[in-house]
Amino acid sequence: MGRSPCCDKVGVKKGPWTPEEDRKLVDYIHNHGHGNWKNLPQNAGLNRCGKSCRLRWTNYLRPDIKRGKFSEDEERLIIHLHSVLGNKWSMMATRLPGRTDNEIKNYWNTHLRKKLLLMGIDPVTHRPKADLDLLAMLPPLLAAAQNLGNLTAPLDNVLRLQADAANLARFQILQSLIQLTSITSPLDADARNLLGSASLQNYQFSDLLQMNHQLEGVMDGSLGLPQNQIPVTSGLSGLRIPQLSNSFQAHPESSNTLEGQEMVAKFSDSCSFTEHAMESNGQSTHPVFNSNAIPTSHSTPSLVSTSPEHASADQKQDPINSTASTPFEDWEGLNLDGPDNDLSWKDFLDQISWSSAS
DNA sequence: AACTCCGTCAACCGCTTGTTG
DNA sequence: ACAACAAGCGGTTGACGGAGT
Repeated sequence: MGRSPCCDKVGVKKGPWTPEEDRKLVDYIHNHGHGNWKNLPQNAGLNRCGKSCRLRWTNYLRPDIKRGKFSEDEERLIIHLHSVLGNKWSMMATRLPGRTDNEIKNYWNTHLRKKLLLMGIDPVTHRPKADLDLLAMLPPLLAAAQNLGNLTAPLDNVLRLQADAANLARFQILQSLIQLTSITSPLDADARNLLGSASLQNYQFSDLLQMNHQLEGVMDGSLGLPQNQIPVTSGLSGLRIPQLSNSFQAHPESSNTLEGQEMVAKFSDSCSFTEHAMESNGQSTHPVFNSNAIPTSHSTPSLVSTSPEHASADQKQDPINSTASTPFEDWEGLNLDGPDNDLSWKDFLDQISWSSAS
């Protein structure tokens, strides 16, 4: 260490490259190859340091560089690669022909990171942000939503707002319930670490269920309208979150305990949207816990495979080419869609991600 | 028209890694 | 084993242009 920088020479030009400089660099490399970058500027007649020349060539002048807007496939691939590799831009660039590490890095920081944030996904962990501190705001929000009915705003607008707000809140609660239940097993220290939210411990299952019931009030009763008359005006309003008893990803160990079984059964019973879907499937509205149907995952699935340090054993074997290679695949696996849904789970994710974020 | 704010992206900086003598 | 060097890498900066006021 302690090596002096290569560009400390006084009088070496910095800043944007001129077309003339570009031409000199391209001509030289075409004729001689770049060879030793340190000697290149002198040989090519450029008043630049070798490092600057190398960067200009690799990030801009190289003939195989694909410029222009990133395609949706490229976006998805970058998100997946980032979930697996983290900020290894150069490794990501090897998977995206024609794209440079610098370009991918910039695109991530200026577009994709924000997109994920807008979707409520933590761009570092690639997990949904179960912001339980926000849940603390739900009771006053619910009260405010109910008070909306007293305002003079057009009824239809009020209903839309209430429906959207309630569905959004319900989604948040569902997510939190899944996480809460998933860490009930004392064996699952990993899940606790992954969740890493101190405030989570402060929330009781019953608190969340109570909030869901309150939401039902907003959805169904606050304005004296049956639920099927609440206007469905947006993607969120159309969302149902059914079929939890079949697809709810409880922990295998906890499912073998009375506590685990009771919790899942209680959860299913308590959620009206669960009953809604089960009826449509011809199943009992009071589900019997079926240990044969216990799914496998034991924490809230990540929208893409997890960060390197969180990767599963399978993913560690071949994380980049893992079959769980598309964003949302794990969540899609939850099969939260029901046959009578206005909007499928996948549609919902697509809608809030690729359209609203852009 | 003038100014400010903000997003984008090329380029730079400094650290790490790999190679060579 | 060590030092010196080149190349690679990722975080950050700053110029630029467009949008908003």
